Amino acid sequence: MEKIKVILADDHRMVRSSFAKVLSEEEVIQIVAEVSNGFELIEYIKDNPVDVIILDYNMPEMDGIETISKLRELNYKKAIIMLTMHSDENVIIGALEEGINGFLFKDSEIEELIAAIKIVDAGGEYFCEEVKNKLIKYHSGKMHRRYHPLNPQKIPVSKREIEIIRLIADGFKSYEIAGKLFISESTVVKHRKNIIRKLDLKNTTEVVKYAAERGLL
Amino acid sequence: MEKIKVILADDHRMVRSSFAKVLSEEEVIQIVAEVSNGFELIEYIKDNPVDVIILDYNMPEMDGIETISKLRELNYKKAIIMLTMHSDENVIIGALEEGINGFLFKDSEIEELIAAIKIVDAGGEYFCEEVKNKLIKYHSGKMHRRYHPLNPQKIPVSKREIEIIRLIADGFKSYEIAGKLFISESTVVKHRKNIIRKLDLKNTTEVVKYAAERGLL
DNA sequence: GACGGAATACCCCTTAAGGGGTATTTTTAA
DNA sequence: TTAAAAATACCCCTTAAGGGGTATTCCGTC
Repeated sequence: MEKIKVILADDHRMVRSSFAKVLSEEEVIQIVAEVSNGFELIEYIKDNPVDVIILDYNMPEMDGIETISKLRELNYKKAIIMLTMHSDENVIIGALEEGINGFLFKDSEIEELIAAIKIVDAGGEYFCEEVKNKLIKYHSGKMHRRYHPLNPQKIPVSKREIEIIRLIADGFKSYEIAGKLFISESTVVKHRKNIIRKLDLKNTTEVVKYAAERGLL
Repeated sequence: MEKIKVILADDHRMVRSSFAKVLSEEEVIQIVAEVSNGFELIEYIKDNPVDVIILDYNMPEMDGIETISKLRELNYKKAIIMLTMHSDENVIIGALEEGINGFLFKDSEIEELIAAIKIVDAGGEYFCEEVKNKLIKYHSGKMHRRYHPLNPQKIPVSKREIEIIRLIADGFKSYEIAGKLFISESTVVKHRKNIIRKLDLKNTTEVVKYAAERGLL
């Protein structure tokens, strides 16, 4: 029976080797290499077949996400598991967006990691509960956190003005927007000025940033 | 012992009343009302105390998310659970952003719903596994879907250009940016043009939108 | 060592954007 | 019902933005 070839990437030698030792005890897993950073990892997998990469997020120079990005850029198709100490939602989302296949925290049971290795090797995905809960947390109440910063107050722009803002963000000029909305150019120009004045901003580029931050686009 | 006052909002009478019946069998739960849409729901909770709202997403006129939005706007603080047939990631994210406290699918076990009601009533949150998995799916490989539409290619702007984009998004004029970066105005003007050309966009407002969408700001 | 991209800097030109008004009609909220 | 806010439309004016060039220096890659 073919063993699952696993490579470990972690900048702490002790962590790396102890993981390697424990995982090696598992019948179906074979640790083919241990590396301390993303560069070494990429060098290794260029020349040697590997089934599953286990990657720490915290690595010097090239972090875990950059490494995944680089690997996917090189059209690397095999499974990658992120195994990290503690990390915020942005790391999880970053890793997901780069196409990670599994994500676990180092304080999980080793059995969970072994299960995850088997699952991702078989083409599946594995994310621990804590990761899933952090994603929920990331999305929770985002709208209201953004919309009502301190005291609940609405964005002081009208519906029509939001419509105009969206078209401005799409790069349309005033006369183009006028054509789309069947109003005169001078009305659109007036709207632009009102929006800038109401939001107390400097110009429409800042308006677009403001709108993007509040999910208006 | 005080029972948990639950209101059901679902546009299908049969679904509504059968849920009500099953939930009523539970000792700690009391169904105080059944409504068929968001308007009725809001009218009811204005005058009557309720602990937990159970809301269907699919409702005529005002859907589930709009209803939550309206409730939160009215500063409604009690727990809301979304209970829906099948829904895509956008509904889940929309509900989360509006501050939902629980999300389950109608094909779950009734015991899970009862557990969820108790949890959210106690100030907690409950999301079924399928919801969590959909969130993972939502974020998976997004980067590569967006950034590498067909053939892998990075965002074709340099570090300096990103710096310029950020300052543009803050509403600064070319000569102001020049002052900040200790370069000439004409260089900044050149950068602006290069950015627009490279990204194949119409103007800087669209650049700001592009940048905001990709988290460059 | 040659090439290309990045960053720097300037020229020409046209036009959109924005600051300041005023005024009408429609819609919405008190 | 009455007043405020929104949406419509135009005037004046100045200046920033953007399209088109050209050119130098520096730096990393092949």
